[in-house]
Amino acid sequence: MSAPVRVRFAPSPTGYLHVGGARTALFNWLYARHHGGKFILRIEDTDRARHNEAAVQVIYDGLRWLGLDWDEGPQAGGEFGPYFQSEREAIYQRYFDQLNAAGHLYDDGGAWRFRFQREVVEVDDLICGKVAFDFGNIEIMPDMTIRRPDGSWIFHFVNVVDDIEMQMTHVIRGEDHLSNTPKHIQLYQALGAAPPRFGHIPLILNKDGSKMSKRDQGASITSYIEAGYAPEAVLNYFCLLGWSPKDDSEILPREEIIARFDLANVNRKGAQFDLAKCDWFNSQYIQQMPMSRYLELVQPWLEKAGIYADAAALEPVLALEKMKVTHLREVPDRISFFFTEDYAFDPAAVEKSLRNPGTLERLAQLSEAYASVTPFDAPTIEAKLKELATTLAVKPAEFIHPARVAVSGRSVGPSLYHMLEVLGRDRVLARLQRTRERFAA
RNA sequence: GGCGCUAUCGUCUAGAGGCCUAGGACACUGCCCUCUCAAGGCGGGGACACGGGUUCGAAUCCCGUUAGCGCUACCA
Repeated sequence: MSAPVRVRFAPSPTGYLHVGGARTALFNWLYARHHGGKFILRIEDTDRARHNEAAVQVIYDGLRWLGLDWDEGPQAGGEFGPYFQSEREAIYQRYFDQLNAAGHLYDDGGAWRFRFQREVVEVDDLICGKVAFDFGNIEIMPDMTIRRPDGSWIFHFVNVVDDIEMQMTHVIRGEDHLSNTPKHIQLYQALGAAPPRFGHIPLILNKDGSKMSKRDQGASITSYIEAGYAPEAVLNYFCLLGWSPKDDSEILPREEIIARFDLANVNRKGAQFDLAKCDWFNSQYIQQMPMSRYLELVQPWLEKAGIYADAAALEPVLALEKMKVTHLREVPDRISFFFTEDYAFDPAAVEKSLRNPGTLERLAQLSEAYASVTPFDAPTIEAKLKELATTLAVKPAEFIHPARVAVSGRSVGPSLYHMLEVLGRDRVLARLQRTRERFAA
């Protein structure tokens, strides 16, 4: 029986969480959850200049938003801490001394270099397979600096030391580290430690195949939060970048992804990022999620827009447009006219539907018919409108379009009859009345 | 330059020698449904980078070329 799985996500606090990083965290998390192991968060802030609370907070926020909970790390504790590299100085010094005592290091103008064994090192990667690297030529594989003249540490060294100290069993990281791996393996060997298993996952590229940079759309996890994505949708989309369940399913619940995830079916090819497909996942998730979850996700957006209403008032309104929403941030604008009598009239809609001769008369006729219709529900309202149209020998559209603009101020919106039902008779009649007065001149 | 990884529709992918006249999804597009906008339904166009092998047979195996990406830091 092999040791329980221990994997980690080890970001540098740069002030934002990149999709590539988030996807690396996700695959590590999935691997841990699938195997019942531990997922550890370690902050690689050796460069103290870049360390600051806000930058670290962005990482916490991004991971939590995606639902990637860590078993050990900052704010979670654990027996292998501290989990900030900036607080592990004594440990690094100890390993440095060990390496130095064994003759693996030499001083090179104040910087300390690790002397490689001049041999072939094979990496047996869980995703890429066996890859051999030849350290035979010192000219093309120079020894590696692990400590700067000012005493600060180089990534390769502290990364390996921490992985040893924290007893990582697997290192799942971006493919950009594949070429670094043989160097790390040499470090493990010099330190007398057994290397973990490695798995290098393909990189996430831009829409045009170039490397995704900070500025690119969709590059930062914060941008998903701010654009109104549902985390479950984004998580699902990210999983499918480089991993496939191997059948045609795409919308996969988190639990099923955990159950089916395996490094063996992670691709080796870099995946280009397609925000349009991410949008599709989002709209699918919104469409299918229960109203309670939808309400929860939409609430912050409503508050931001100054729309306050209790769930009982909100739910029927939200239900009208739920299947049309792509980004949660659209919601307030779609439903704002339900919560104020001072809704704005779209000039183009007014021009198109309220200015025609006889239109206001139609609204009056509709008001009269609706004053007594019972019950005031969609089917009955619809039947009544059609009956009225038939009686007056005009097309239903002669009522429908003006009525839509009259009660909502716009030409685009929910199904008219359902919208009227949710608005309720009193508000409908009042809105029709006011619209007639307003546009009477 | 050296070393490494990769190479199926525009994109994400299925495909582990015959099931492939290459399947699904997004995007695009035609039609249907329809009170608007969506959603949904039914269609359409669209790919095995190229060249050599191996084999009765290759998208699938091998070699080469080309292209993309990564590493080659006293960045992480």
